[in-house]
Amino acid sequence: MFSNSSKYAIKAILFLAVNSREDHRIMVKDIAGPINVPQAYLAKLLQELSRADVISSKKGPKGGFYMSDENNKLTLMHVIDVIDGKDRFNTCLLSLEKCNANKPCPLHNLAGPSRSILIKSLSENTIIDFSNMIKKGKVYLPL
Amino acid sequence: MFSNSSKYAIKAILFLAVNSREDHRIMVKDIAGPINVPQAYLAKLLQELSRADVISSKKGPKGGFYMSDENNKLTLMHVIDVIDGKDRFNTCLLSLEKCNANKPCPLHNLAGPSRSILIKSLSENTIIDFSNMIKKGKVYLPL
DNA sequence: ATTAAAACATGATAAAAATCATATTTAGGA
DNA sequence: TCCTAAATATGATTTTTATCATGTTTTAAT
Repeated sequence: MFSNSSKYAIKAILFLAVNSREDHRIMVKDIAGPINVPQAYLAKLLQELSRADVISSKKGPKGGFYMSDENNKLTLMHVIDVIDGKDRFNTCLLSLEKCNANKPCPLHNLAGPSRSILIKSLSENTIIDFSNMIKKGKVYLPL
Repeated sequence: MFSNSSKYAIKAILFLAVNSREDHRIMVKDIAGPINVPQAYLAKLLQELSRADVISSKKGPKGGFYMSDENNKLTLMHVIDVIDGKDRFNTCLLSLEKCNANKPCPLHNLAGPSRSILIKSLSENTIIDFSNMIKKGKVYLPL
């Protein structure tokens, strides 16, 4: 479904959304452990996310990563687009060009409706929404 | 979601289910085109499926691949298990060990229901069911 | 200013997935 | 029996993804 990179990115971003602020930045090494991702790989990923303005960072001592207010307004779908490229979700389950609601492929109706729900959720909820869910104890972090 | 190999396998199997019989076998080269899969790759895949008794084959002149009655009773989930290995669907969207209905990860409730529906459909419908859908014009092949 | 701590940039390596190529075996038909 | 058409077995190559490693730049604190 998602690539490892996307999963890692989502985990890191949710972790930052809940735990960081502009005045409380978090270093790679302090993120890698809690979200259970290889540190060197995560470092590279975070740099990519930073370059794409999905997360924010500050260099030097007392530096680290954090989510700005702007960053928090983004959606997880945006994150996935950045990491895996667009169209990860735009294709049919069998990757058929001509599959659509009028001429559905055999798997279309199995997955279609529920799939749309997922896509919609990922596209409409902001990262703020997710961190609120976490803070309210509706969903859980240990990632 | 599915690997290319699984997609290819599903396409090939549905094609065979609709077009082949024990007394009307189809050669790799006559499958590859219609389902739009590289022939050499498909050949290898079909051999793997044959070895796993998911499809049937006969060597030599007038040989080819076909679905036996037994084969047609299998599910697409079984096919996916053979190609991608089990547990392709058993993990949470973020591949978290401890994610479950009681302590759901942030994506659990977004995807959970849809996922279960898909898994159920893939596990309960046999290949016969799918080829019937196709024959009744409820879903379409050009794969 | 100097030092050290952090992200940043870049590239090397490893592992997995996809693809291509080819020799071997089986079986039907002349 | 011999030839040919097909699957089968095996392995080589390429591409993508994941991972690791290391030097460079920025910046806070001394």
